[in-house]
Amino acid sequence: MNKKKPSKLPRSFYDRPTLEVAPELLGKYIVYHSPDGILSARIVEVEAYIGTDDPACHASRGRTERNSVMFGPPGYSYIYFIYGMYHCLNFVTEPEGKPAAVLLRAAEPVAGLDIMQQRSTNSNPDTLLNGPGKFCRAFGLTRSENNLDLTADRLYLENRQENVKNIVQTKRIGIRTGTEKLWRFYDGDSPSVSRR
DNA sequence: TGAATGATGCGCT
DNA sequence: GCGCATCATTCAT
Repeated sequence: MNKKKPSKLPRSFYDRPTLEVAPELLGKYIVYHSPDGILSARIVEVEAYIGTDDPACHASRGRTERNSVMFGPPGYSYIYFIYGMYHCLNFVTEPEGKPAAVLLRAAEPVAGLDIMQQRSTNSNPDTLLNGPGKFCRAFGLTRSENNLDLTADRLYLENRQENVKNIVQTKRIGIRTGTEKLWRFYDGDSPSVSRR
């Protein structure tokens, strides 16, 4: 055992201003111990949703049963169901009481590619995870995986340092309000970004 | 190559 | 009932 496994990102990583956390998530590896095997992917695109003043944030109209995880402590998964057929995965940020999260929009497959492909009609690794709905479908994440502790063993991010040379910051995608905020970050060198 | 659209279920007004 | 942090397909340019 001379090779050390990367440790998990600690809760303190998530317990910071969301706009600090979001760009640092690029290049990090997400690991999911799924029922079918271990899945891993390199994060290449995220969006920030921050607080009650952000009209695009689910928490902007107050706390409800659906968005309650965002009001809780940082370092938990927030997964919601949308458009009748898709799920989206977020990482809860900021201290308890301040609702905020980072949406995982796209990633590159690292481990468990065959398992991901079984859940999709698409076999191209570059476009298997290049969208929030596609990512959750390939990973098999649903509301059952909502509110998971990201410092536990089932779903977590690896604490490894990787420099992303070309971070692009743009407007968020797929929303009607709050579009003026430049809260989307992606790796400009990745082939798996959802949209340029 | 971009715009329009249907699929489809649920949370919230 | 309406609208939604989407995606794949269809149709127009």
